[in-house]
Amino acid sequence: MRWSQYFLYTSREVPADAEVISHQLMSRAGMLRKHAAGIYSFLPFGLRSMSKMMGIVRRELDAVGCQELEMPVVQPAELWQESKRWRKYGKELLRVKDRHGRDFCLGPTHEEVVTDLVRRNVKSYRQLPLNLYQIQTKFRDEIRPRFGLMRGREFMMKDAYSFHADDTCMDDVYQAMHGAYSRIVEACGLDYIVVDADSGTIGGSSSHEFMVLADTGESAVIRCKASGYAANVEKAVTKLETPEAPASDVLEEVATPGLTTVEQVAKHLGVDPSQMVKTLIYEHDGGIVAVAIRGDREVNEVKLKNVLDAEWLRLADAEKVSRATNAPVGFAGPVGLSVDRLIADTTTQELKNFACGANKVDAHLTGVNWGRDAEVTEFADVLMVVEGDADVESGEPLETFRGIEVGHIFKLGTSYSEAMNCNFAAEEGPDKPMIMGCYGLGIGRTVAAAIEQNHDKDGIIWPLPLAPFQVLLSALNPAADDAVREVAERLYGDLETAGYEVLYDDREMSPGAKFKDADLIGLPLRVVVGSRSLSNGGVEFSLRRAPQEREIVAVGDIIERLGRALEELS
RNA sequence: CGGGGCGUAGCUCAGCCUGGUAGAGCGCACGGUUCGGGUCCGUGAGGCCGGAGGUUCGAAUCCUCUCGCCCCGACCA
Repeated sequence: MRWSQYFLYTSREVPADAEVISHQLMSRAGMLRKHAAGIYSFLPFGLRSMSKMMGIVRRELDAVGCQELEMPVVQPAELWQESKRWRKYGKELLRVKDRHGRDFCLGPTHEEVVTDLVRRNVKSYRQLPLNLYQIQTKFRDEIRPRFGLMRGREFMMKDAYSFHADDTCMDDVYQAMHGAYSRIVEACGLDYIVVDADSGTIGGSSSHEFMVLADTGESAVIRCKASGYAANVEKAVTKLETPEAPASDVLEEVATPGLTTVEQVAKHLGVDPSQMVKTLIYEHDGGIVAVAIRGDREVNEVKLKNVLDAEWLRLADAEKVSRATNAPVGFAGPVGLSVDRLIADTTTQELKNFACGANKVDAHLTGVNWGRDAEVTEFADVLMVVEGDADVESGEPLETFRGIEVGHIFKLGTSYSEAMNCNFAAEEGPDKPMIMGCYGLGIGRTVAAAIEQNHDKDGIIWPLPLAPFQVLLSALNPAADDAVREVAERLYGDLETAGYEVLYDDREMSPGAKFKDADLIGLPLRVVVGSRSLSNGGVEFSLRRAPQEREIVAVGDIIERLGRALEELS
């Protein structure tokens, strides 16, 4: 491709709305343009790396037996009503009506459609397993799109869905997909970890996220080096030491005028916050619920939502709190509450003689004990794990990292197949619902993550597999220097003929500007033709990742030299 | 949706406080100059100052309302 004719316009200015480095560089390097919040065009240069990414995905998925298909972006409401997600998915599902007033949505994911496809044609265990995937634009009306491609509303995703006759088969395919995902992420040259994850609105029993480590990542990841345990913070577990119990087991009310925070009350009572139980009042689609948790700890609302099997969850407003506790916000406690359920975190189960709010203004209780003083509906793990907590297995302190979630795989079980009657004739006995798995991977997000991990102050440093072109051929002052122009033109033809992906910078610009652009767009291999290089006996060759190490290579040897460099980079 | 911020040339921004002929740099076009790390000089095109109301002799500037965008939180590939 001749740059002088190419739709590739770089910029030295950082767009005002680009916060993260990948977004800044992709914008400056002319890969994409924004049209609205979370909605982008991919320009030719950017699309090339997306295509590379898609190629890697296809290669690895096809290798583990997946079959590609293409499902509709616009999906009928009926399917979503059948799975009950028309109601459950919430506002993220962009709903539209056609001219007849029929309801449709823009597909954020395709469990319903693929299940509908499979149930029509697959009737027997003999036809299973099956693993279908597509690479397609998804639309999710995110509350807050941000960080360029990291969280778009319209975005390119690879989504795969597997169907099985039994759990063993499900597990095998899950492992195969785990392997394929690992190879994909590795092929992109990314530093990543796989973590236990919450399965969110997609549902299901087990799931793992592929996290690319990056400070700009939106997800917090917990990891233990010793045991190899790794989990999304939403899912992470720990084991806490139970603090020593205060001596008195007498239930007493203590005046705490004006003291509403745990720290204030603990200080006043002369106990540690960990010896207190704080009580938070939540409301959700199933009613009002109180959550008791150790005073020094925070509630993990994702865990809580799962325990409650809630569609939505939020802290109750002041009015609901005072109705539940008969007191203003700040004095809630587990004793004598009027709520639908009282969930206590498991780390409070062993607490004895603890202190807590009295459900009365300016008062707290001491010497409180479960059973005698308060009935808990259920003890459950709703604890937010923090850095330094002990790993359950090794006891070593857990570390936290920031990560970009580029892929997420789920064991779905039979929730969709049951809701949508996707059954098969088993080898023996009655028909059964198929067991399903699903596997998502963000194409644009992975490309963005690759840039987050591979850049320097001058621009992108493309990992070879994702590079829009392999080689940048740059002619310095081609209009003024006939020899330069002739060599560069001939070389461009030769490289194309030899099968290299070449971007030929034949623009009439000053050499300095060309070098700046070359660094910015970050193609792995660079060949510079200039009067100086020619007088030194050839053209100049260098790698983007090591810009200082330039070699002069005879024109006749450059193809061989490029071939060797490609070998080394692969 | 809650909290914060911003909308002025294609891009990055000044001007607004204190109302009075709409600016700079980059980019673009043309001419010259330079030619291995964003050369330099000159000329030029390019604006409904996000939109709508209001105050005023007069509004980019003050007031009200709207729309859009960005950041922090709840959602997720």
